[in-house]
Amino acid sequence: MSSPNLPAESLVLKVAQQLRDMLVEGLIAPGAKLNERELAEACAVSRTPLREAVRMLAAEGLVVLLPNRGAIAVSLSKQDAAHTFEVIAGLEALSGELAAQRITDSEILEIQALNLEMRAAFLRRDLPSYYRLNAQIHAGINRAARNPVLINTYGQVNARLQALRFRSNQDTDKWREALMEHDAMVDALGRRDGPALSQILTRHLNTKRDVVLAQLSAAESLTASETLPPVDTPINDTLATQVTQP
Amino acid sequence: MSSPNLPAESLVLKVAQQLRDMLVEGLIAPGAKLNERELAEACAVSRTPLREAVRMLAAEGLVVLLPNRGAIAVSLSKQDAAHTFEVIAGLEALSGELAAQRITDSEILEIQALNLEMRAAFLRRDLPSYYRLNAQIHAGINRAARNPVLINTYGQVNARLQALRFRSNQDTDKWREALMEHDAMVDALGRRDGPALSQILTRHLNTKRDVVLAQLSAAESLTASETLPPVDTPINDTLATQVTQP
DNA sequence: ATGTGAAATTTTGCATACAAAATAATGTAA
DNA sequence: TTACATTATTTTGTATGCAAAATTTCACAT
Repeated sequence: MSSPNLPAESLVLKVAQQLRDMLVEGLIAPGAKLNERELAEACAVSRTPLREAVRMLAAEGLVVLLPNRGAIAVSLSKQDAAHTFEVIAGLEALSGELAAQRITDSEILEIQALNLEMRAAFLRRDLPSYYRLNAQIHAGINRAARNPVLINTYGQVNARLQALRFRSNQDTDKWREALMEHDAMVDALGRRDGPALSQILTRHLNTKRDVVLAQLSAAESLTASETLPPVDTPINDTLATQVTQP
Repeated sequence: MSSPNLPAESLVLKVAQQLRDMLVEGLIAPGAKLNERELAEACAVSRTPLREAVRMLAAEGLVVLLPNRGAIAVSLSKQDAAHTFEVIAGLEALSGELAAQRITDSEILEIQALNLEMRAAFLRRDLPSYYRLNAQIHAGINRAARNPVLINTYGQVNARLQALRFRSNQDTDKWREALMEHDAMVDALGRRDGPALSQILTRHLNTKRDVVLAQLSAAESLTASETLPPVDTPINDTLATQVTQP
């Protein structure tokens, strides 16, 4: 028997991972309320481990606890998103700096290959593949930084951004810009030029931030015009922007 | 009555803060087991909220969950500490970059004042004041970065380092070096020179890292010689790293 | 209709109860 | 004594129960 028994995994951790997936995949929408009974049933556990999992996600910043009112999925305001991108940019800059010093030749080749695949996905306008490959490239750089603490911190902060689900078609010019930045990235990595890579990553994240903020603005004005009167937002500005259907 | 009723605060959050303090203050030593019944009693709550609090601290990386065996206070290996310092350095570099752009004149004056106070504490060899002022200076820079996400992330990562309790007397030369770095920091901040400040902060954190790692080595060889046979270290090297990951 | 307020329902928060696992204790054989 | 097996105790993990708070429902008055 090759795969022995992985029931060693705590139930709470499994539930936490399930919820994390739901949040990041958008299955639980930003701002949506987390009903304990419902979720416990959905995860086939009692409320106790579910609550513990929710508390963990709260510590990770994926949900917000409302005293005596349970938890809601985090919903970043534009400002929150901007702040988060700033931190991500800093972490990626560090990642680039370190990766340039520590990456192996074969890892460089792998990332170069991924970059070409991503370019192909762009030509086909294959958005899912593009996003997947993009994530793989950044993960590859992070991995090459050889710093598990950095990877964890990055993962935690990035998860909040992922929960925004900003995967609509982007402006083609911006997209092209991103591709050029990726080329520059891979190039700097190939030369093991840490400062250059760091700088490109920061610029790249700024581009991404602009795209996402623009999309948030677009989405915001959309929902505002076609659904509800201006003064409405159920949850306060800084906490939750959209409370849509789960 | 100025502070009427803050019982709105969830019990879990209060307990979490208590535990956090205990861990950071060293009241619970690194690697020590967290006994649920004991702690619940100490905090005067039942096991349920206590467990939820412990799960939150696990997500923060302050404790490590051992399946079916409860939780232990995180105990960073030297490698873990080095990795953590790398991340802190990156976050402070970002903080410096942003603070230089956004800090107000009065905030600069305040930090300059704190720096002088710290120098005074050094002359008096007043270690507690020195540490307090040092922390205040860094907190001031972080605050001036005007990024709550950065502050939270920094706080979370830094808490793990604080739990190391590396507050013994340091080497006087290294100390002097740190002071000079602080002067350079305040100077760069006064000129609002982001890149310079960023660079100084990185160097400063590297210095700090070296000091702490040296102390860890010293402590390690000490305990090794005066207590137990070589193969002992309470918590394994690789284990102490964070567990939860998206 | 629209707003208001009281009762009913749901949901959360905390405590307790019980089963499974781990740890400690005890006894027995080498 | 030491090693090992077996039992007892503790500790953890999960489920359930119950009170307080929040939400919804609904009757009623405007």
